[in-house]
Amino acid sequence: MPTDGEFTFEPTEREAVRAALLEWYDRHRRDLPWRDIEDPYRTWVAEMMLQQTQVATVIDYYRRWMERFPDVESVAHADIDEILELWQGLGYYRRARFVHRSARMVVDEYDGDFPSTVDGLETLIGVGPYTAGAIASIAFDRPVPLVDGNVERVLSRLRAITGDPKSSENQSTYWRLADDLVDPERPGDFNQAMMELGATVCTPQNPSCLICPVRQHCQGFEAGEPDAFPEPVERSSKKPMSVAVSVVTRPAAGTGDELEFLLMKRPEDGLLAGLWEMPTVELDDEPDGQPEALDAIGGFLDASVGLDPEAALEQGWLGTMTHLFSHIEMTMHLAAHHFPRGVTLRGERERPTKWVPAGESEDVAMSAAGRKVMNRWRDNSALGN
DNA sequence: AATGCGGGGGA
DNA sequence: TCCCCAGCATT
Repeated sequence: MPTDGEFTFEPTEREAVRAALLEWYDRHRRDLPWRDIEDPYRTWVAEMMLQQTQVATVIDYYRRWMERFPDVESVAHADIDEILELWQGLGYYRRARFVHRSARMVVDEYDGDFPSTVDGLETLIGVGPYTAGAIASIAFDRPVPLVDGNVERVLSRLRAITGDPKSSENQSTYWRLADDLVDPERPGDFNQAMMELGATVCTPQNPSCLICPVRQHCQGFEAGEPDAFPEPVERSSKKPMSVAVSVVTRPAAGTGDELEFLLMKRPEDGLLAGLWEMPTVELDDEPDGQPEALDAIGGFLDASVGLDPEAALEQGWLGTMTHLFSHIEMTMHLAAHHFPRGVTLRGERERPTKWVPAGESEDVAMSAAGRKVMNRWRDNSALGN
C-alpha cells in the first residue's frame, strides 16, 4: 500500500497548478448567488445548504432563505417550524436545526459576529472540517485548505491516488495536499476553483480532460485512465421499511368544496424529524395484501386520534409507492379516508395533529415522500376516484 | 470506526 | 429506471 508521504507537488508544479486553476476559474466560474459577497453569514448559509447537496438544487432554496432571513439575528429569533418550512425538500433536515442552533450561538456567544478561524468556526454545530475551511477561506481570506467530494476526486486523479478515498490514510493525504496547494493570496478563489473543476470538468464519469486547465499535471490523465480514480466506494444496501399511510380528509368549514387534510408531526429526532406527514404507521412486515394494509392504517387512526374508519364517508385505495432514502427503501401502502365535517379527534395524542386546508398544504414542512403521497391522492381524485 | 441522515440529476 | 453523488454528529 502507498504511504501518505509519497504523494507530493514539487514547488514549481505547485505554482503552475495554482496559476492555471485560478486563471481558469476567473474565466469560467459560474455566477452563483452566494458569490461576490463578503458576508460570513451568507457564506455559512450557502455552505450548510451545499453539504451533500448539489449546486443546482441549492440555488432556489438559498434565494428564498435570504429573502426571509437576511441576517443571522433573524434566524436566531425565528421559530424552528418556519425554518423547516423553508428547508422542506432540501433533505438532511438536521442541518436546518443546526443552522438554527448555531445562529443563536453566534448571537448569544459571539456577539453576532461569526468566528473567523477554523477552530472557532468548528465550535458551531453542523460545521465540520470542510465547512470551517470553506467559510474561513472564502469569507475571511484565511489561507486554509478544504476537502469535499470534488476535491477528493481532483486530487486523486492529479496524483493517481488509489485505495478507499474515505480511509483515514487517504483523507490525511487529501488534506495535506490541499493545504500544500492552496494559494496564499487567493485562498477562497483557489478552493472554489478546485470544487468548480470537480463539478464541471473533472466529473465522476466522462471527465472533460481535453479542456482541463491542469491536464498536464494530472497523473491519472497521463496513465490514460483518469476515471479509475478515486476508487469506487462500496455502497451499503438499503434497509427495507414498510409503512401504511392514509390521506385523511374532511370538508373545510364554510361553503365551497374545499377539503382539509389531517396532518401529524413527526418526532423531533430521527428520520424526517419535525416534519408533517399524512397519518403513517410503520409495519413490522410487508403486508400480505391491500386489506391488511388498510386494516393497519385504520387501526392506527382509531388508536392515535380516535377516528373510526367505519365512520368514514368514503374509503379508497391509492396503491403502493416506493420512496428511496440514501439508507432506506420505503414501501408506502396508501389509503384514503374521507370523513364528514362533524368528525372529531379524540384521545391522548402523542404527536401534534392538525387539519390543514388543501390550499395551505404548501405552507407546511413536509418531506418529498409526503409530497409524493399528496400528488398521488390528487391525481386519483382528478380521475373522479 | 461505524452508522444515521434526504433528495436530485444524469446515464 | 437505475446509478451515482455528497459532510457532520452521534455512538
